[in-house]
Amino acid sequence: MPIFHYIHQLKNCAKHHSIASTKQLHAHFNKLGLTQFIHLTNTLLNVYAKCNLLEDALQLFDEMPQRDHVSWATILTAQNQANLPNKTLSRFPSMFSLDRLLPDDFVFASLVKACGSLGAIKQGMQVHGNFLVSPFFDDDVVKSSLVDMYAKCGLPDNGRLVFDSIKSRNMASWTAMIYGYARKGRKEEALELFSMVPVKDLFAWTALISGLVQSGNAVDAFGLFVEMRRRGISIIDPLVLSSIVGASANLAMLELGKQVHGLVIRLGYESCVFISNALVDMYAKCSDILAAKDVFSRMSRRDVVSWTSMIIGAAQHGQAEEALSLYDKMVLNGVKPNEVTFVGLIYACSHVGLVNRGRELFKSMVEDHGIHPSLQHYTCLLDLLGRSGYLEEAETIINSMPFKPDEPTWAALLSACKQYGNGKMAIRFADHLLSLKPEEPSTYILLSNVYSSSGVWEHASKARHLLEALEVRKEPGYSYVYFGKESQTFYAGESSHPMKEEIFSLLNELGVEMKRRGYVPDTSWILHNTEHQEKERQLFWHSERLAVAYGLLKSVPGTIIRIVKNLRVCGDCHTVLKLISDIVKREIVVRDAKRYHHFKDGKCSCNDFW
DNA sequence: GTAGGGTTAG
Repeated sequence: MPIFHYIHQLKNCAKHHSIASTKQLHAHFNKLGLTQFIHLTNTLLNVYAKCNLLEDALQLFDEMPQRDHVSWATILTAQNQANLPNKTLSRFPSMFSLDRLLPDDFVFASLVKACGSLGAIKQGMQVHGNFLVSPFFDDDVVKSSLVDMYAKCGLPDNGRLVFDSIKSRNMASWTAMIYGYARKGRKEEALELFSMVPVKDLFAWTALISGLVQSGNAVDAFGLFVEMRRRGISIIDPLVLSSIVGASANLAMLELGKQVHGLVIRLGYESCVFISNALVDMYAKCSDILAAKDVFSRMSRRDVVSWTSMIIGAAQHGQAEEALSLYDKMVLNGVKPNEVTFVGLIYACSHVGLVNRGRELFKSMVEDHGIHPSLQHYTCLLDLLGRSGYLEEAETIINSMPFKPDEPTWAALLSACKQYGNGKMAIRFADHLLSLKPEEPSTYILLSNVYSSSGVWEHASKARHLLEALEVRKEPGYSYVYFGKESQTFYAGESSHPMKEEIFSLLNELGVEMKRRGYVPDTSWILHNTEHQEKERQLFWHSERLAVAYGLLKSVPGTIIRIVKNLRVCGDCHTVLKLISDIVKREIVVRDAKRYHHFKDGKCSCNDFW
C-alpha cells in the first residue's frame, strides 16, 4: 500500500481522536519496516500529539533513527499543547547537539510560544535575537508569535515594534497587539488599535475584554462585553465568558456574577470545564461559598484547577477541614495536585494551626510531587509556624530558603514574636522589615511598638516618621455594601451621607450594647498622634462600620450582609463586627484586601487571623 | 508531515 494512503488514514485518526486505530497502524508500520520513512513517522508523531498521547509521541520521537525539522517542530508543539512549555525550552538545545539541526520558522514559532506562556522574557529575547539573524527573519507567523509573547510578558512596546514590521497583518497579529495594550492597562491604545481592526470578530473582542480584566479593569471590561452583545457578536466560543465571570469575581458583586452565570447557562456553556472553574472561583470570591460548592458538585468532569479553586475557596472562607478533605478526594480521583494546590492547602493548615499537617504537605509537595517551593509556599509555611509559636524553626527556614520574605511575612512573624514574647528575635525581624520600606501603615505601628518596648528609641521614631510620610499618600479606606441590585459605597470618615443621622444613631445604640458586653475600643489601630477620644471617634467612622449600619437599615431582615473593603479590616472593627453579628443575629460577610470574614454569632470564620 | 491570536486556580 502506498505511503500516502497510510498518511490519509493517520489524518483520519487525528480527526476522530481514534487512539486504538493509531496504535494499530503504528504496529503495522513497525512490522512492515515503514518507520524509516520520516514523512510517515512525522505524521504519526503528530497524530499522537493531537490525541493527547504525549508519552507515546515522545517515545516514538526518541526512537526515530533520523529526525528532521518537521519532527522537531512537531514534538516541540506537542509539548506546548500539553501545557509543558518549560519542557519545550529544555528539549530544544538537543536539536543541534543531537541532530545538528538549526531551528526553522516552525521551530521558532514553537519556542516563542513557550517563552510567552512561561513569561520567560529573557529567553524570549534571546530567541528573538536568533530569529532576527536567521534566514527566517521576515516570517510573519513568527512575528505574530513574538507580538503575543511580548504581550504576555507585559512589554507591549516591544511587541509594537515587531507588529509594525509585519507585512501582511492578519487577525492573529491584531489580537495579540490589542491584548498586549489591554493587559498593561493601556486602554486608549488598545481601543484605538481595536477600532482599526478590519474585522471585529469574537477573537478581537475577547483579546480586548480579557486583557482589561487581567489589568484589573473589570468595569470597562463589562462595558465592552455589553457593547459586544449589542452589536450582535455571536458567542460561538465560551472563552470570553470565563473572562467576564472573572470580572464579576474581581468586583465581588454577587448579583452581577449570578446574572453572568445565567447567561452562561442560556448559552449552553455551563458544562465547559474552564467556565465552571471560573464560576467556582467567582462564587468563592463573592463570598457565596455555598454556591461555589454547588457549581463544583454538579461538574461532571473536574481538573486540577476545579479542585484547587474549591480548596482555596474553602480555605479562604475558614473551612480548613473541608479544604483538606477535598484534597484527599482529589487524590482519590486521580487528579495530580500542582504548586497552586499546595498554596491553598498550606494556607488552610495555617488558618487552623495544623502545624504537623502543614509540614507534611510541604514535604510531600517537594518529595512526592517534585514541586519546587516558591516564595508563596514558604510564606504560608512561615505563617503557620510563626502563628503556632515555632519561631526558631521559622528563622531556620528563612535562613536556608532561596528567597527573602516579603513585607506581610515579616510582619506576621513579628506579631508572632510579640505574642510569644521573643524580644530578641522581634528586633532581628523588625530590622529586616524596616529595611523593606513597607507600604502598609499598620506595619509601622507594629514596628514602632516593637522598638519602643525594647527601648530602641531611635528606630521607633524612624518608624513613626516613615509612617507620617506614608499617611499622606495612603489610599483612602472605603467599603461597599450591596443587596439585590443596589450597592452603596462608604468612605472612611464620611459624614455627608443622606442617611447619616440614622447610621449614626444605630451605631451609637449598638455601641452601648457592645460596651455593656465588655467591649473596649482598641485605639492602637489608629495611627495619628491624637487624643484618645479623637481616636475613638476615628474608629467609629471606619467605612466598614458605616456600611454595616447601612446594610442593617436597608436590607431585608435575616439576609446576609455582604461588604467589600479595599483595605484590610482593622483589628478593632473586626471585634466590633463580631459583636454586632451576635447582637443583631445577622451574618455579615466582609471581603477585605486580604481575606474573607464571615461574622456570625460573635465569631469570625478567619479565627481572628488575618 | 510541522507553526502564530482569545480561557480558568495563587
